[in-house]
Amino acid sequence: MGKKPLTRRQEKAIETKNRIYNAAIDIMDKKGFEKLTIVDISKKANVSVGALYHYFKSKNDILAEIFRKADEYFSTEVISSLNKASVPDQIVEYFDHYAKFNVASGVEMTQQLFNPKIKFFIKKSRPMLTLLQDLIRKGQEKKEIRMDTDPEELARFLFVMARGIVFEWSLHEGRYDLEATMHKYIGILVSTLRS
Amino acid sequence: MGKKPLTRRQEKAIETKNRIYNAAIDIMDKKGFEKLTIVDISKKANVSVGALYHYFKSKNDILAEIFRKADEYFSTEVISSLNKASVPDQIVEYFDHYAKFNVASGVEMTQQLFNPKIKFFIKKSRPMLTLLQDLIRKGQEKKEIRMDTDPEELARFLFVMARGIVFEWSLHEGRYDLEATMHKYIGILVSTLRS
Amino acid sequence: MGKKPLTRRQEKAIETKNRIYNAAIDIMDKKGFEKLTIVDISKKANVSVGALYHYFKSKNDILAEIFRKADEYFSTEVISSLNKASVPDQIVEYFDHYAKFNVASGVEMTQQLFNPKIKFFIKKSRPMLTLLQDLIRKGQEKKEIRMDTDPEELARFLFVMARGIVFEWSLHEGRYDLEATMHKYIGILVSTLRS
Amino acid sequence: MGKKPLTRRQEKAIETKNRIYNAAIDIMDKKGFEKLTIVDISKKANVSVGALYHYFKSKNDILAEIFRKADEYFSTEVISSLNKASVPDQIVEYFDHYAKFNVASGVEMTQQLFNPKIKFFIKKSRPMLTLLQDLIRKGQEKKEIRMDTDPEELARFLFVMARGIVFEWSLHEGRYDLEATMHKYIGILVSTLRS
DNA sequence: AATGAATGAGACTTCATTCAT
DNA sequence: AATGAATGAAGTCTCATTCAT
Repeated sequence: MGKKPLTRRQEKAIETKNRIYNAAIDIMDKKGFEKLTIVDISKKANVSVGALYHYFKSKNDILAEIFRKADEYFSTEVISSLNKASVPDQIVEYFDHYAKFNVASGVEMTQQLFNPKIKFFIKKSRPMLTLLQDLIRKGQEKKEIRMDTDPEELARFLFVMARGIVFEWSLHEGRYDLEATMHKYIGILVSTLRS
Repeated sequence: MGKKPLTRRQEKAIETKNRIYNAAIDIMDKKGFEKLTIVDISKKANVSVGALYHYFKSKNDILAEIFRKADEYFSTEVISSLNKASVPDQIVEYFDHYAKFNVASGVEMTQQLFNPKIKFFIKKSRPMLTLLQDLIRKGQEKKEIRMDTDPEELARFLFVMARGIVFEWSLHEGRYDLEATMHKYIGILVSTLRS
Repeated sequence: MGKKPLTRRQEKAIETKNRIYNAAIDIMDKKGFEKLTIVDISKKANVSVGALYHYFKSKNDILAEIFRKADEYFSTEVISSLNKASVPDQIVEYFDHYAKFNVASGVEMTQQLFNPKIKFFIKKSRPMLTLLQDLIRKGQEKKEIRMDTDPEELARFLFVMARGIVFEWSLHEGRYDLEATMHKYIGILVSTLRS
Repeated sequence: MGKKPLTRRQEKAIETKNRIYNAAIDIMDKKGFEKLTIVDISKKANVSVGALYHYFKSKNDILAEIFRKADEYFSTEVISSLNKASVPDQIVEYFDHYAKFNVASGVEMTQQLFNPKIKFFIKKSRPMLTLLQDLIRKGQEKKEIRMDTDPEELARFLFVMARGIVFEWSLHEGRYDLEATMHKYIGILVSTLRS
């Protein structure tokens, strides 16, 4: 789209920023949010502390980037892979993805989403929520979903439940199969919604 | 039962311990778990740091006490106040109490329960869970609840959902009516369970 | 000797003081000098902190008592049990007792004797040293010990060596047989001294 | 061998580390091991506490460095200066160095070596001990030392004695001539060993 | 663009000692 | 004579951030 090609220097800068980012992800996943320190990140990324502050203006800035990317990844991923015929089935499928995404993110990472400190970053659920609302609206139009509640509320209801399920799982340190549990519980919930 | 009355000194000691405890609650509620420090607690309680350690083995010990008391309060409160005739209605009532309890605890306090660092203390939900299981079992015996799932799993399911609801509420800083939302959502879920 | 019999109160006081003393010994032996705290001592002795300070005016006061008693015990013990015929053999025997005494005191207790902080208490070796000097003097009179060095210096020499041996042993946490090693090493040294 | 010259920054960093190290030595020497605190060290070195932890992992790490350097110094020093013809004389010479080394280190510093807390660091004597063993072995080969005991045991024996001598000296606050005493006492001991 | 030395406030915890009861 | 609640200074260590080079 007419973007100028990057100079070698710019490329290297981006690569450095990514290296920092990945190091942060890695540490957070392995040692948890509380243990995530600037010095550790820079060591792992093979970058000086100063350089790190060159790319991110604060520790929070790194975290924000992490959540932003995670969200982006999830949205694009799911949108392109709902295959089932009926909308209720697609909803279940949607949450299958949601579970899979959390498993892939790792328990530690997931736990962070339940950290009140992180609240700030949870604008994140917005696009995911919208997506689900659209799905429900379509289901109501096709008369596959009951119509006594509006899509916004139903979507929120489902999401709230899903988050409860994930929280429970993270509490148990991911020792059981989140995807199976999610599938089952959401299945029950969705059955309530059929018209 | 023949207990000796406390000396004035003993009374004062208990009062001091309570003062420390209340100071901790207060700070946690106002500034959140992460900001809860030993020095702040002792200042607020008007005691020396040493006194604090005289009464509590460690910072964690204070937290454990907080959660223990909260749990105790909730359990006794609820047990004595389920009035509805049918078990499904009692279950809804049970979660009405759960919502009310969280509202009473305050948003901040509630948020703390979703802090992964607190995981350790969430043995706490155990008695509450047991209580719910007993309720469901009774409902199955009375044929008011469907029998294709065992009480343990049903209880867990409901609890997971309730926690999701509370988390959502805490995320929104308690700006809407938790009790109403809880009542409605749990109502939907319980309707799934009737036989 | 005309001493008045103790009143029951005085007896109890002495017994309490001993209980404190024994508790201190016990803790020092099990957990080491650094871990010896006033609160622990009072707990173990079943006495209040205040009472402890009634009997001893400071923590150091307790320590001084410990070393004083140890010294007293050793002196009287050894004096009455040197049985060998020749003086060189008696010297070896003397250090057998010294070794046995240290073993009985426990490694931890023994290590304390090498703590610079304790220096103050090491007036303790005085009577033990005198005893040894007397022994050597007797040996020189009986022409069993060479006479080119005076008793004071010889005694000091032997004592220095013995202390080295004990230190080595305490360094190794008492994992080998101090009595055997002492016997052997002192034997070698004493052989140097025979005339 | 082609090492790059240090930048001014690197030089300054090394100087800072040395300043911390020297401050620690100094305090230890003047006030003793027990009084050696992190805050005092940083004040004396004119650096922040943080800087201290930038260069040393922990307080123990500083101590370890002190003992390591002392050991290193002693080993290299002695190795290159044993001039006597006969091995027994070289052994005496060896301990002359040992005495001189302790005198140079200062009484306080030396006392620390007898602190049980330091035990951990007394792997330190290892190379010194090995050196002595080699010496004795050579003496046995040359038939200058008696062969009824193995070098390891003889070396240990001598060392134990030497340590006793040093301890005695440190107890007396270095008020007499350690080098003379060591020379004399070790002389006596070595005479026992000649074949 | 990059380094990493340096800061320093602030966290938790320990413990000998005092003193009102 | 006895209690034990209360003190508070002192200790070690952590870590986000800054800035001279």
